[in-house]
Amino acid sequence: MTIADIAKEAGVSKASVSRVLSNSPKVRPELKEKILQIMKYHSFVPNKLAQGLAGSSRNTVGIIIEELSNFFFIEVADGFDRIISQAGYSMQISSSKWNEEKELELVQQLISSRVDGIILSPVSDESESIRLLKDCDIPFLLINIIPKTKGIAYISCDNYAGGKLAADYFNKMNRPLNILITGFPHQTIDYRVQGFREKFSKWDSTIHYKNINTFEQGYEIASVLKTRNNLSEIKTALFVTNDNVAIGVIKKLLEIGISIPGQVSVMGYDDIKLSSFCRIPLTTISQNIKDIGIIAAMELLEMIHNPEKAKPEHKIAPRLVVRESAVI
Amino acid sequence: MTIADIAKEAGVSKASVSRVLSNSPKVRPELKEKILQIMKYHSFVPNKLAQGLAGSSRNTVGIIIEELSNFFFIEVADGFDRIISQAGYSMQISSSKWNEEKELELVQQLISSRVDGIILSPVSDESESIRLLKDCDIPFLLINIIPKTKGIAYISCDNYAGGKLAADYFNKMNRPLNILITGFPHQTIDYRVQGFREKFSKWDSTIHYKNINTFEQGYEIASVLKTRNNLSEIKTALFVTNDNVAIGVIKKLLEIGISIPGQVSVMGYDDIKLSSFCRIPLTTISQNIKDIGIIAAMELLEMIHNPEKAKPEHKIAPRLVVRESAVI
DNA sequence: CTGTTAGCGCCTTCAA
DNA sequence: TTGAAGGCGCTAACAG
Repeated sequence: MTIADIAKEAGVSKASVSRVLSNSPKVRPELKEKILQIMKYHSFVPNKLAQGLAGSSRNTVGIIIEELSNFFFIEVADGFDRIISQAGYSMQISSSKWNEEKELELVQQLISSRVDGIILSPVSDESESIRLLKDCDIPFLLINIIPKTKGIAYISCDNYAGGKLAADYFNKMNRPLNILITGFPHQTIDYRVQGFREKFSKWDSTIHYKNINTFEQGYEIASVLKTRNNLSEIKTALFVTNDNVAIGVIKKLLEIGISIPGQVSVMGYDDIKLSSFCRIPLTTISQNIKDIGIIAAMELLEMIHNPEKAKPEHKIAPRLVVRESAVI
Repeated sequence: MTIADIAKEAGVSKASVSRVLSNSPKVRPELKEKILQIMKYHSFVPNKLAQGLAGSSRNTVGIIIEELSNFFFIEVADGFDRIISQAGYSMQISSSKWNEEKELELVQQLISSRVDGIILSPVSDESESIRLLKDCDIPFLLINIIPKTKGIAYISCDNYAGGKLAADYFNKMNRPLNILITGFPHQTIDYRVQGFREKFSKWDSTIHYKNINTFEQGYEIASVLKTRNNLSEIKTALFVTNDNVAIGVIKKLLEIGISIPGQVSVMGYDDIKLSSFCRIPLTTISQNIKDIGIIAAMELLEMIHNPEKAKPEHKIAPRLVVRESAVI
């Protein structure tokens, strides 16, 4: 069933049908009514592909995140969706799974699907997908990263400052053993570590575990930590640069009888919702996640409606949130 | 940049270019190589809309869930994505926000975008969107619901049995005050309540709060409960038919000084990952969430490749999981 | 206000 | 193996 069919049935031309689809004012009300009737009768749905191909807006924006099962991204997406759908757009999410090729593929897909805008949380601060995005003229905005090249819209936490915030706190806690746990190599992590390193007085003796990416991996590393670093004997402070992982670590630590924050104190990063109501509420560096989604949505809408404006750049200040998992 | 452009540059016809795009064997290897080179040089990406319009598969499936910020759906989607992307498909998620009109709109969008398959977690067990789906010939599968009409593929927990499981446990706990908290009107909830009612000996005196849908609303209702039902004096058992909400309730209850499970015991439903590592690990009815996503993915793939087969119907048995929030 | 005519970018017979 | 031509369903001028 196409507009041709319903045009024939209404005894008019395809153009008129197309006009009522796009809600054009120049079509006689009664005719419009009749066409609407017929469309409803057949429960006709216009083909989005054809509409898109023929040049009209699809009223759709795409968002690519790095993983689904990380509450950080979900919260961002949720805040984003709230705004964007109020504005009459629909959003489609997909996940790159921290894989640059997959990311590129998804970006290509969105571009070639002619979405009206794209939000990308990139694996790297400089990549083929970002280059592609720059070359096509679809409005896009990067989140959770500061791009290498200039003139690209982004919104990111000031992770360098966040790392320093954490270091200050570690200096005050002043524990004999200090451990840093980081995840996938990513710009956000690099900055956090850099800020932390510069400000933390015991950096030289700090032990660093890398590539702990997921909640599950956090859960697993905890027992390794215990035996390898003798956690049950030495008072320790843990900086886990991602709440999701931190919560996994804490879970296991509790299960194997390590007290928190007494024996081991844990600081996270992100301040996902969960952090406030998990087993041991998490002391963490907050980056106002919901705001990121909301700001991203507003800026993207602005860019869609007003493509010539300068690309917005947001660097959001982090904030220390002290809860139970690490106290002074 | 279109296939016409690159055809011209290669000195061949569009047809040949199209053939290399679809990896057709009948194109001279060296020619193919040359075309590939040129495509790569211009980082050419074929237009998905046009491809779809012209009839080829998009290798995309859509999944519509009811809300983003509910871990249940995210876990399902994550399991689903894992399988589907291994099979070379990409997935796009969107959220109906418990709104039937929005759901219909999203379904129409997916249909008219010619996706290869659709997963829908419907707001209602009988709706315009389901009807639409039946009428078009795109493979689809419903999750988290048992459709009213027959011949529709679905995968759902046996919520009736789940409700009875909860009731058994409540009978054993035998508390003087019993409260039931449910969310949006939804078939899953109806069945859970029905099973619970039939088996619970104190159903008649059970107090029922409805329309508590989100984590936040659970958090808010908790203080109401305390004052209105005198929670701090009377030993109470709470059946919250959704873990997400239960966790919100527990959070607030703890904050206002109610001990769990001593004073108030709480039973949830779903067994989202979070339930095992939240403040007070949740006693709940488990429905093997990840499996739902995985089975859904496998069945959908099967339906895509083999459309004539009978529609699969999965009713997953629930399981009681006793943790700390409610003990006997 | 309404119909006609071209495309949008790609795939797919059908001939060559 | 390759090319030419038509069409997928819709929109967008351009005439009337």
